[in-house]
Amino acid sequence: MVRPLIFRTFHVSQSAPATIEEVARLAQVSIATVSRAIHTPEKVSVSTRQKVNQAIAITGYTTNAMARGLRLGRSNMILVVAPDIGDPNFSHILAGLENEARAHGYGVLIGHTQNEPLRGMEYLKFLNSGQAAGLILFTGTLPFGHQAATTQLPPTVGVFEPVFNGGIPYVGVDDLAGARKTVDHLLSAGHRSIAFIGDSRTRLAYQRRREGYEEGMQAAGIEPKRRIIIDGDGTVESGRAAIEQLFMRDTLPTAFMCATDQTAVGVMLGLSARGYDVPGDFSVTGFDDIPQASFTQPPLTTIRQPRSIIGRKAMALLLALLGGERPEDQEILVMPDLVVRSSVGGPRQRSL
Amino acid sequence: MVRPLIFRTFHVSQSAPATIEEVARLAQVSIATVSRAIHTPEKVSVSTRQKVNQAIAITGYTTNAMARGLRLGRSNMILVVAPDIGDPNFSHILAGLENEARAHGYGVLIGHTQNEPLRGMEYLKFLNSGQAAGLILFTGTLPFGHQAATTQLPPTVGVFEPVFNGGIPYVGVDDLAGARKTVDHLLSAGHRSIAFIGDSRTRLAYQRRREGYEEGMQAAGIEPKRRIIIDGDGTVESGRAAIEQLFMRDTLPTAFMCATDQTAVGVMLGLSARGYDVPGDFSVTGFDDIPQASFTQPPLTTIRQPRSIIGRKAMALLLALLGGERPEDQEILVMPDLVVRSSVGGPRQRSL
DNA sequence: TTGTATGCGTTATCAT
DNA sequence: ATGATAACGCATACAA
Repeated sequence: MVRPLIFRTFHVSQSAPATIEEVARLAQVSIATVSRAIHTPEKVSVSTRQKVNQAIAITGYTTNAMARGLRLGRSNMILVVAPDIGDPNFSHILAGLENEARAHGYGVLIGHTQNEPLRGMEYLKFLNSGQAAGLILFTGTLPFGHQAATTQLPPTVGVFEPVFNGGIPYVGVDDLAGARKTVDHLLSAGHRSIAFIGDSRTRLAYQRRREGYEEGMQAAGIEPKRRIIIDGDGTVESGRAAIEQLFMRDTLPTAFMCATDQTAVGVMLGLSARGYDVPGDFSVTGFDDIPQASFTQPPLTTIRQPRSIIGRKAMALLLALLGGERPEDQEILVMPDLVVRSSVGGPRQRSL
Repeated sequence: MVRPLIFRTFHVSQSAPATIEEVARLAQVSIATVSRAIHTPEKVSVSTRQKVNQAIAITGYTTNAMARGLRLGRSNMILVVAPDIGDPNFSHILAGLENEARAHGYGVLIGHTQNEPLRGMEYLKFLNSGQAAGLILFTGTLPFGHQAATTQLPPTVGVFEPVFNGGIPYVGVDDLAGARKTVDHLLSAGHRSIAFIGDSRTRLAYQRRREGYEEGMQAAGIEPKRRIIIDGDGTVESGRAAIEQLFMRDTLPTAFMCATDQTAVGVMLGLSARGYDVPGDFSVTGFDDIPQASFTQPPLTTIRQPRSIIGRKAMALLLALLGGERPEDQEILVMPDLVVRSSVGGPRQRSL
């Protein structure tokens, strides 16, 4: 059966959206009363309130956000800046941010910089033009180049990754504690020679994970010289490269503790390319629990980021800042859980 | 060691952003002249233009977008609505959209609905409040529930996936042609029994891919009853489920042509769980070329979505619509390429 | 409880 | 080439 399509009728001139004035006329009150009926209904008599609501329903009136913003001197939008919105962690964080924002009448705007300073500058202009009331930074470094120091930023909070050099309040996971859980897990599986893959001079989060690794090794009484630390930038490729680098050495670890899941994927790829089995020959752990982590071969043991909670709390903090509050904590750290899958086994003695 | 945090100094009153008036005062001209110097510099004498530019530089003036929008009766923001911004295709499409928009002075706003009609309604309100001049839909179905029929939508274009029932202009890949390329590739590898995984009654894009499959099978002279078509929703899980379903039957195909890469991942997972080798025992193809496709075991042969081009063209179309143009083409289809990796081999006779 | 009037920062029209 | 000014839609101080 062919169903008839419903076509929207196109008026040659789009009927302009209703203004507060039309509502007022229809309800036979002044525009001031309409405005009050919307924002402070308790200041309006029940009968007029009803008239106004009816008129609003009929006209389909919605407050013009630009006029409102202009009058109030602020917008109801929050800008979220991320270098790469394709980041597998991003979408759930964003969901948390959005939910919290929406609950308080704010909208969320997303900007992605692709790590290009020029892009960052555009968003800085955007902020300065008053179109956003606050800023969420999903990036370890300020994306605005030098300008940031000069310009007044609106209330800002970092999320997921501490902002490297900005003194900006931050909501994220307790990286150190998470890393500690991981290394302890590896240790208790019997590993003594564990490499940390993915330290970084520019990513504070990775540094903290590395610190957790060192703390755990220390506590297990493993001397510093038996620790292996390889740099990386959190990508799959960096994990693969780390394997290449490590296999040039004489002594290999029995386990690879990676700064991120993506790095772990790279490590497993590199291992598999050399014919090794995980966890038979080597154990591997990640950090973040990205969606892919449960689909890898074998599924990855990792630390789960409580993403939506982080998003929620970050937005709550920003909203508090916006409300003039001055929260005492500069960092809100959420405790993460270890999710054990099957990429960790006991250490195995190998002849290479 | 406890490191001292660096605190930004907070001025009690943030210095308000400069207005056009301050610029005018500094440049010793009227605000009208400043506005002209910015928007129609050719109408201003060279000397005053210089004075104005200097004043702008000193004050750090940026046009207040809300005031401008109010005056002009339109905003310079485009709303992009997607059900899931975690979609691996989304970020590059978005980059294309953004680049094109930015080049024309527009900003991009992202809304994600998570498939909840309530969320869609929020964005509808947002549109009605005049905060966005146009709309890009990254979704196969109108996300606004019934309201969409009632309300006036701003100029709108669908991207990546045709909008199912809306008569909305669309920019995307030529799904049928892409599918045809895939099935022809499989055919020329010797396969005759090919299953199509991931047809859908509600996703137009998948239907078109299925049509391409049928067209190719037809052209190869393979009778309809030898075709196998399994429904799906494009997810990893649906691919896995399809395998379970197919292995209940007596006759198995030698190749699985999947409607999406994610489906293909699920299929390969299912196959591998049953101990089969790809492409030794079965061949598998995908569609989209998501980042993960080159990391699967084996790397996936698939159709590459020219994502940023699609984004660019979609935004260009929307901008044209905004400019009052009425383009003749309701669909702009971009031709995709087959990227051959190693998930396809010759058909193998098996005893189950 | 309700109405009048002002101004938010811009752009565009109309003078000059 | 430049300036004065009205209007965009709204929220609120002040009057009534």
